[in-house]
Formats: sequence, structure tokens, C-alpha cells
Amino acid sequence: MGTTQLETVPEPKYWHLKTVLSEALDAEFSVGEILPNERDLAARFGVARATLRQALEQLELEGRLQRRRGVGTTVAPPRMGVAVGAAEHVWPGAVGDAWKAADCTQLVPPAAVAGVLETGADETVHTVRRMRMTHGQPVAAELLYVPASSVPDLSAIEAPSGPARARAVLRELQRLGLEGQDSAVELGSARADDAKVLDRLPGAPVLVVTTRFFAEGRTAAVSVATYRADTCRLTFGDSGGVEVHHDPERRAS
Amino acid sequence: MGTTQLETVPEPKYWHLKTVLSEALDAEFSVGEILPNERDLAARFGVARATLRQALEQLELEGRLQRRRGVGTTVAPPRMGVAVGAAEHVWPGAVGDAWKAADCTQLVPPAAVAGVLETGADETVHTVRRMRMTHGQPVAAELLYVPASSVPDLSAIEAPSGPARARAVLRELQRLGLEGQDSAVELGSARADDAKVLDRLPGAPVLVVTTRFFAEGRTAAVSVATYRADTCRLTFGDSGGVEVHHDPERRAS
DNA sequence: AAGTGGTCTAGACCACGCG
DNA sequence: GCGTGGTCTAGACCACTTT
Repeated sequence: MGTTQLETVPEPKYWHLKTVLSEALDAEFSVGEILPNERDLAARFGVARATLRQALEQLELEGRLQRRRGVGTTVAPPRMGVAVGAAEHVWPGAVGDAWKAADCTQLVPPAAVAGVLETGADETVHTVRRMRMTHGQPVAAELLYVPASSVPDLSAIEAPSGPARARAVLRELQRLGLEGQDSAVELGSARADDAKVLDRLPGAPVLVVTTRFFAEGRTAAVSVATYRADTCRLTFGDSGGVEVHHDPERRAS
Repeated sequence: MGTTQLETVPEPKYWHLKTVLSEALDAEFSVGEILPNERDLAARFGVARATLRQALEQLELEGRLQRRRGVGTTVAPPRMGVAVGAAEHVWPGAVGDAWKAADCTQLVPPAAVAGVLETGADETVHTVRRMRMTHGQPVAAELLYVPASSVPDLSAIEAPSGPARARAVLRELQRLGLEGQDSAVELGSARADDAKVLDRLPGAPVLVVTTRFFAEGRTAAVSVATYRADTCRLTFGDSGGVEVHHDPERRAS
């Protein structure tokens, strides 16, 4: 009869909403602009606030929006490309890298890290905490695990912890011949301490980059870096990365 | 008085719940085991189902759980390492790669891709659709954009579309000298078509890998590959990747 | 104090996979 | 048909930032 139902799949409301909002962002908003608040937006689209929030969450996940409690929802700038794997490998702390050493302690690494470093179950390693800034914003928090055997000449004169110690460990690392490195990227959620540094709420989506540094025929150090997934595009390879990012679903022939 | 409130921050319920569940997964469950259903779990912990779901979502994001509608929630195996950036660069479709060419059409690429390829606004390019399987599971869906100028000798005899055409395009690509490549990784959400191939719901979190291939002094092809973020750990670099993955928050001194 | 996003509840119905 | 996870609602209160 009068049923003109061609699409047998009822698209979820939040999905449709996300598409509508996405197009509105492209057409009617500019970077940094603040959107109406969630209650108003929900009313305007005739949905419950929870549904509206589901759409906003997706857009935030895709780096289109930025939400801050007590402030509002703003249109996010395009993600910034962050180089994480240069063609020439260098030790952390080499001159010119974008990291800032914050602290250093001695502690027993997580089991997974200990396995890679082939340290004993209760063996402590130097653990350097660093932070990476880009365009004035924190984009990554890192823990660099360095076994004592990789920095044998580390002076006992330095303080056993603190920023000075961190720089000393990095300095000693440069003396080893770096034979190679490899990295892995996976999705994770920010731990409470990393979230604080990254200015996000705990549980925020992050890209976890685990890097092994090889020297003297073994794994001489391991880095676990946590990048903000909403603002970062990680680049690897010969040059500075690719300018391609999100785009509307237009894929007509 | 009797107020022993040292922690002024009331941890959200779902966050605490996630921690409890995470520890339970480590201690009492093995890979593949199915959890009680959401209604029972919520009742057991004395929270609303929505709150319980918020905790499960996080655990799924971290690759600890797998949820399937109509089936249930199961304990996920550790993420598999998937090599995406080998030390020696090779063209897509080289012998031995893990991809399966599925289809090929001619279409106008998204604006961002067109910009990198330096094609005209309405210029069509060969678009190869491929799928990557690992351990019997689909892990990635890819669109490879190849301008006509990169495959000048492509025979007009072949069908204008379909798997045979896809293979023909890849075969012609091998003839160019590959001068280099670079990649970028960012978080995204699965489009409807990719979600179908990846056996996930639309909007599922994915890692989008954009790769530029250089030949003859220009960008000769661009690949946009969509990896399942829940099951994959992308590896770059000299060797096969790192065995480090999630671990409990234990970080005592 | 006012306004924002973040958390939480207790329901309801729907889409899907399986026996 | 039944049980599962997925979607949606209409509220409430909380934590945070700004005024």
C-alpha cells in the first residue's frame, strides 16, 4: 500500500544526529566557536539529552568538537600532526626533540615492560617522566624505562630523583650507540595521572605508543607514550606526515 | 571531628566499577569466557544498567572485552600486532602482503585525498577496495586511490570494475619505482560500509592509517586504511613490534 | 549564583543471534 | 520465542568554571 519504505534499516537517532551536526559544523561554524548548550541542542532536535550527548561524544572522538565542563562545547581545530617515528632514529632527549623531562624515579616497571627489558621480577629501573608540548598545548605524557645496565656510568652524585636526575639519565643514554627502534600504536584510555597532565578527564581516549630502543644487541630502553587521541594525528615515515584528515562521507561516483 | 576524608575527589561509580571488573577479568576469567548479562551484572553491583554499560564500554575500548548483540559479552584475547610500516617500503599488492583485493571503481576522491594527489576537483581516480585478514578475522578495510597518471599502461581490455580490475591496477603499480612512503595514524569511527566489513557496528572506534606513496617525484597513490581499534595494535619499525600491552595500574615504588 | 558539561537512575522498546 | 546487547527517554543531582 502506501508504505514507501525503501530503507529497511532504521538509522539510530544519534547517528543521524551526528551527521546533521557534522554538516552544520562544516557549513555554519568556525573553529573555536561555542555551540549552544546540550539542553538547548537536545530540545532543538527533539531528543533526550542523553541521545544528543551520544552524538557529541562521537564528534569529540573524531576530533571535531572539544567539550569542557563548566565552559561549554567548542568547535575543535584540525588535528595537529605529531611526528613519532622519524626516518633516522634518535635517543629520547636528543637536542631538538619536543619533550620536556619532568621527573625521574626508581621503580619496578609493569610486568609487560619488565619482560621486554628482561629485568628481574623485582628489579627497579630508572623511570623518566616526560611531557610533550605542541603549540602551547600538552599532547603527550611519557614514561621512559631505562635499566641501570643501560646507563652504567650514571653519576651517584646527582640527586636520586627529580628533573635533574631525569636529564642525567637521558644524557647518559646518548652515549650508547642506537642500533634501531620500533614502535606500536594502540588505543587506550587515560589513567588518572596522565589525564591530569593532558588536561582531560580520566578515561579519555588516548593513543598509546610503545617504543623499544635497541643498543648493544638488546633492548636498552622502553618508552610508553600516551597521546591525546582527540587532538593528535601521529605521523611516521620519511617526511612530515599527511595532510589528509576527516572528510564528509561523500563518496559518489 | 570524625570526618576522615582524605580523598576529596569522589571517584565516579563507573570508573571504580571498571577497575573492579578489570581486576576480576585478570583473576577469575579466561579468554573467550562469557560474562553474566548486563542486567544481572548491574544488579549485582547495585547500579543502573547505563552505569554498568559505561564501564563495559571503557573495557571494550581498551580491548579487554568484546560485546556482540544477541550473543553476549566475552573476554577478548590480547590485541594482535599488525605490521603497517615495514622498514623496506613496498607497493600495496606486492607478493606476500596480507591484503585481499575486493573491488575497484572509478570515482572522485574526497577533497582531502584529491588535494594530496593534486588531481582536479572533479577528476576521477582508480579506487581499489581491499580487506585485510589476520587469524581468520577481518582487521582492516582500505581504500587505495590511484590516479590514472600513475598507471598509464593499464589495459582497457580489463573490465572497468570488479576484483579483476583491482588486481590489474595493483599489478601496474608495481612497475613504478617506489621512492618512499609515510603514514599517519589517528582515531576515527567506522563508517557504515567499513563497519560492515569489520563486523562491527557503525561508529565503532577505529585507527585510521593514511599512507602516501611516492614515485617519480610526486605522490603516486594514497591509501586510507581503517583498522579495528579494539583488536589491533599497529606496529611500525625495524622488527615485528612490541609485546607490551595493557597492564594493571600497579606502579608502586 | 548561574550556567555548563559529567554522572546516574529506572524504566521502555528495538535489533539481532540462536535454539 | 527468548535472551542478548543497543537505543532512547525524562528526569535528578554533582563538579566545575565563570561572573
